[in-house]
Amino acid sequence: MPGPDLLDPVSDDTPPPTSTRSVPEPGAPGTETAILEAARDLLAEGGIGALSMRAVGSRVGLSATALYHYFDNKEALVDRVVQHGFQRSEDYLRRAVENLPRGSMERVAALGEAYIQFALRNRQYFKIIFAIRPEQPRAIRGIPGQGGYVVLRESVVEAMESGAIRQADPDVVVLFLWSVVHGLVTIFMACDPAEMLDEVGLWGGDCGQPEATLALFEKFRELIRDGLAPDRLAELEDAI
Amino acid sequence: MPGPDLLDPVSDDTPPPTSTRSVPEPGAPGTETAILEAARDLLAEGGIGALSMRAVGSRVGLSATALYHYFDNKEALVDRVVQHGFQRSEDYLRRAVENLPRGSMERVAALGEAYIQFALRNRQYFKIIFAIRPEQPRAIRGIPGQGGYVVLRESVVEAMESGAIRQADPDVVVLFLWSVVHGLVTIFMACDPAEMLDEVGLWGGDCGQPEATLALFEKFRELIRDGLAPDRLAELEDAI
DNA sequence: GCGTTAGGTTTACAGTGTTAACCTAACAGC
DNA sequence: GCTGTTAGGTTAACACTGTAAACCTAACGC
Repeated sequence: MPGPDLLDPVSDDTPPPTSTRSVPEPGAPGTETAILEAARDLLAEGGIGALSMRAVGSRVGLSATALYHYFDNKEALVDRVVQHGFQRSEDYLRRAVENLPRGSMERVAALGEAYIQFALRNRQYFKIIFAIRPEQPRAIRGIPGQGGYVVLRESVVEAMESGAIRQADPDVVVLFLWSVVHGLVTIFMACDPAEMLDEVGLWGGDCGQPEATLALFEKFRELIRDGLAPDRLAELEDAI
Repeated sequence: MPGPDLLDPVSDDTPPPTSTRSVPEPGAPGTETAILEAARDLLAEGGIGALSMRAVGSRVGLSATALYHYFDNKEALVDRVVQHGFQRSEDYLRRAVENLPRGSMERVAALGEAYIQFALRNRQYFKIIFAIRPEQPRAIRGIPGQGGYVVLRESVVEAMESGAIRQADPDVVVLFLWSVVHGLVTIFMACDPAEMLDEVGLWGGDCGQPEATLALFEKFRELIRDGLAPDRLAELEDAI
């Protein structure tokens, strides 16, 4: 848990101590966004459990039922918060690679690392985005930019064109890479990583969870690049 | 959503219509397991939202507060259900590969496929196992067998020994493979796969989500085996 | 002036997990 | 045999939750 990160333009889990907002006059134009911001802050501060209609209302200076004039129900409000989280993650990824050469494998890898970092630094956002919904899964379409999908896809296509990664269906590759980093992060959010990593030998005493997760991802990069098949290329070169 | 699957020894989401269990006499020896079974059934039938203390109590013929004589709180009860889910998933994986040759890549791949199938067929179990917890992540240690981890690890080690997959830290490889399938499944549980897969071209009209997810995994297998790096081996052979 | 509407309020309902107080039958010790 | 003690129950109650219903009020169009 390092101090304030200068490289991190968007950091949510410990937001600045937001003074209790309030919408003074009835029908003020910014009421809806004030509600959304209050919900956002409550989420970041206390997690999903802290996001209740009454809490949001009281923080914004309204009764809980007044919120129903702006949102159909709690789910609709949460959906908007999630939508914001998607946008935020997309921004995060975009900034993480803006100075990296297009078409490089390095850029693709940096996106993976940024995804992990976003998830670990904005845990509450990440959790609510991928929270288990009671019924239907959340629809992605309609979300502006569809999160980091397009960002990653762009970099993958460029890397294919430049020959940095092999020719394949870009969407399959994107989903593959997304699965790897998403799976890594969600596994470690569900199960105590210390317990797993001291077996792996990566949990060297006093290194925190973010470091360990990133270190593991570093090891994954090799596998992603070269695959699991035996290294026949090295064999062939040795034979020559 | 195919009919009853003969190959599927454990299927949870649509359990047989369980008659309302009850623990007749006070202090009956099976009360605790009756509670756990009731909780299990409620979870499978109606998801996490259906699992309330009062519902469990009434199904088992007790008041909600009586459950507190067997479990400290709801979380403790859920933990036991989760523990059972872990065991169940381990059994599922074990059976899925019991007839497959040890040391083969095929066996490792079958474990991935089985993981996906378990998740899709036992959605409620899978969801509650990896549900976002408010505070600390769930500890894995103490769970007998630690889920499928040891099963997969065993197969990976054997595949390394037989030369089917390259030499590497087995725990890193296991976490990598686990991440891939776990990420794939959780992404598709959170986001509507139809929306993503019609872009990918895998969502061909009337094929269901399980089929599409497995089809995508099939495509992943290639990447897992050969990696993303350009196929220099083919180049080399072509050059010769 | 009057109806309509947006944006509020308070009240209330049906849930939730959980605690406190109480009851009851079984068992151990003297 | 009487007396704790304890395990396993009960009901009532508390503090929450999302949300619906009824009501109020100021602004606006006609």
